[in-house]
Amino acid sequence: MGRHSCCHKQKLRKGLWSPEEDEKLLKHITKYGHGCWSSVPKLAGLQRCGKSCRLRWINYLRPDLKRGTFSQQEENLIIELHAVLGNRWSQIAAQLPGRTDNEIKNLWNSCIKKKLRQRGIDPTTHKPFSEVESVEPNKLSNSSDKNSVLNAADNSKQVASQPAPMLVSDIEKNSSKAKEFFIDASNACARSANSMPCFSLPQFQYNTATANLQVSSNPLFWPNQNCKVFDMNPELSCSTISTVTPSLSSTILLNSIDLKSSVDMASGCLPPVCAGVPSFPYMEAGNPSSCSSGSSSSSMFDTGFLPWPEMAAEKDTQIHLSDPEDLKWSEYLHGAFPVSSVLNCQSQPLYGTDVKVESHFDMDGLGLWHQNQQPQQQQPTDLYGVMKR
DNA sequence: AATAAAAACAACCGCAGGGAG
DNA sequence: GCTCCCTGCGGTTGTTTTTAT
Repeated sequence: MGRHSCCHKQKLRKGLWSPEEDEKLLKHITKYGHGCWSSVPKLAGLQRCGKSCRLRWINYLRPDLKRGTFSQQEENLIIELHAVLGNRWSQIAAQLPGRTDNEIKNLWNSCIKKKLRQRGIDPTTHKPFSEVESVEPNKLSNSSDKNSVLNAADNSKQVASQPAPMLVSDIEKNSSKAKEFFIDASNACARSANSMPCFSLPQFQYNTATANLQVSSNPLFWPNQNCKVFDMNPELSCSTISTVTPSLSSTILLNSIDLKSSVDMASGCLPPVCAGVPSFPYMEAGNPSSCSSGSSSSSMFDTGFLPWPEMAAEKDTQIHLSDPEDLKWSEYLHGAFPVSSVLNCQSQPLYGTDVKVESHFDMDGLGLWHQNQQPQQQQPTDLYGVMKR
């Protein structure tokens, strides 16, 4: 401590930005780009430090920011990614187009954390509190955590019949290499420009004989803000895919994983297995069929594995973009193609609490198209199992 | 309508890492 | 190898808005 901030040293303005300052910064960067941030305030005529300008641009002025409340899919994705990446907000943000790390961090700290706690899930470990407590009973030091546990205990009475969700951390806890691999892969992906964000909902076949998860059809897209679409040829062998993708078993990220080889690659830690079928994080609670596996090859959708059961319901009407390049990045930037639209099949939650209703179907084309693909739209529910208002 | 509490949002701060000299 | 500068990240705090009483 004892160190002055740059703003203090230079007697620069601090605090909230005025519209005039915003305008100056916006004009300057639009015209010249930011170049060296430290020189931006001077050139733009601002009494701010470069750091402050950078932050303002990234978090507020950037034209490609999405703004507005987070969709349920975005929240789900954040939780999934957090389970794998931890507090690496920038990397989580990289998977959410138009969202900033700051925004996601705020959402996590102010909202998601609380929801998880109310549901009896430790937001740090993504495990049920009962499990965390038994391992580390002294960790809950502050009163809010203790209250959370108490609340969670109440809530748990209501959902006692539901098994605890399987968690990414269960599978990944010893897979630091896998995490690193994922990070590298996603970073590499992010470097690829001129692309559009998209997700697809490929079908999976899990072969219990070979312990391989296989893609039965459809191109696969790796989700990333700047990512060139991973247009994976269905004929591409899963083992090939696994060299590109990490050992992730997240519902999103498992898209193209050869489970066996990727697990081997990571650390040799095998995912939990339920009656021959590996359990995936946040699998639908209370669905006994998800643990039954009579045949040697069963669709994950059939078993109700994925946390977004609508995917299962729609397994034959998956999003299929015959030519993803038809949708321009610029259209996305102008709000025409928010990723949540693609994902906006109403998700059924893993946990369960009220959330705000939000519609991201502000586009005419794909949104309507996608709606048409969902003839039996269900009442939306969130990750936490409560119907949206 | 006034006030307090909670939630959401915005910004700051310190540190770490990388590149240049 | 050292120092300086710049950038980016994550934790934290401050401010504003919303909700409850």
